[in-house]
Amino acid sequence: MLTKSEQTTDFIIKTVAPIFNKNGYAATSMSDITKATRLTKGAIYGNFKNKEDLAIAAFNETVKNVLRRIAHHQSKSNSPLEKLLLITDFYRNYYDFSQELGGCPILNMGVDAKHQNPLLMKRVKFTISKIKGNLAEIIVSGQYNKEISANIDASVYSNQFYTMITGAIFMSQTMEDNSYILQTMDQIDNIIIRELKI
Amino acid sequence: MLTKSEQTTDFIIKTVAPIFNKNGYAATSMSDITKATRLTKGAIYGNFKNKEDLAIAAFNETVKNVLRRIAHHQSKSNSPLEKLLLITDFYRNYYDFSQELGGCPILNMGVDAKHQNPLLMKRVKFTISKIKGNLAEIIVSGQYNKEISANIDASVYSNQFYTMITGAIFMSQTMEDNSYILQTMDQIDNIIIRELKI
DNA sequence: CTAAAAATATACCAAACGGTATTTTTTATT
DNA sequence: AATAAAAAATACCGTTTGGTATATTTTTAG
Repeated sequence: MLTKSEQTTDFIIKTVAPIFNKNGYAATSMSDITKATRLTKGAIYGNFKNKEDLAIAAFNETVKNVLRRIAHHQSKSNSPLEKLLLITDFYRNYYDFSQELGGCPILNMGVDAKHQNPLLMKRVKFTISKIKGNLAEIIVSGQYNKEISANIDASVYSNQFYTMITGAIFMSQTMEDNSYILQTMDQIDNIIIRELKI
Repeated sequence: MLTKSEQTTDFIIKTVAPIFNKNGYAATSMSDITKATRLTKGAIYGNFKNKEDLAIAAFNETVKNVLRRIAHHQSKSNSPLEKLLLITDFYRNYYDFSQELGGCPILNMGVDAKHQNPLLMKRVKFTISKIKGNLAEIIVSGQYNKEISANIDASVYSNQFYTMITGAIFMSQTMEDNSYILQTMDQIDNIIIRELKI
């Protein structure tokens, strides 16, 4: 059972996360936060040390959300090769999904925190490394399973895939056009089938 | 000959452009601007209607800079196929080049202006369309020249290329590692040679 | 060289900023 | 139900925000 304080803390994070994600750190004011939560500064500062602390908690929450969904999606198969295709499949729905979060948190925070917030920047880098690591792990286990060619460099391909994914997210988010993501996922699928698959 | 006012206006824009690009719109204050230019608010507001106006001028300046460099680089050949390779070549030096500007203006402003500044967002979209259009134009003229396969869809490939380029820029900028760009440019070169070239 | 015009500096504005000390309300424990 | 503890509301702080009216300086034109 959660204490009242823990409930409030959680409520604030969940309420504020899409606002920080949409507007960025500097463009989100404490009054935006009190307005959205219908709480007063006293309540906010009773649960968080300062604005930065809250922004970090909000970013972590949104990222956790994304990572959980990716993990869930790829868990639908035990085959590494199929897992890779399930990941591109996940991103085919990412445009709508990420809009509910206020955009892609990694893209948004990667740009927003640069030159501004070293702590948040560190979290972004860590998250990217984690996602890339996950991709590389799947490829390696596919090689172990004899589903994926032993010749290919898992790190090179996971870099390549995530770079393409991020580019597609940026383009779709910026141009407000899902087709960039769809097209890129098709392209990645082609690479998986033609270059990775044995 | 430029009037004093025109000189000052130009000086302000050039001084302020990398600051806006680095920090984003909200995180750049008028006092940042007066400090950097060593001018007073009177001088700034004598030359620009408001902060937004100045930010737009700054963005346009930085973009003009980028577009000029791309145009210059691809002008080194008359062959459309070679022009495409010259563009990937341009981006191989983009990491260092864009750092002088305070990062990639299209990436930065695309994320920063979203949900915040419709006018700037419009400029970002327009710029992306322009660059994509330029790519598509080169492909089409390559098809006309019988250098590039008539079967391929210029629009699809220019979208694909620019999506990959932007992803690489984001990754390199965020992870502070030029290799994402280098690897992606190699990959695009491969596509050009294997899929476009006759 | 002078006067008008243009450009810049100064001084100021109300509003909003992030943050805190204190009071009031709510919650949990006996 | 009474009380202590925790949480939230209120009222306030100094500073900074974007922006403006006015004074001063600099430039331009005659």
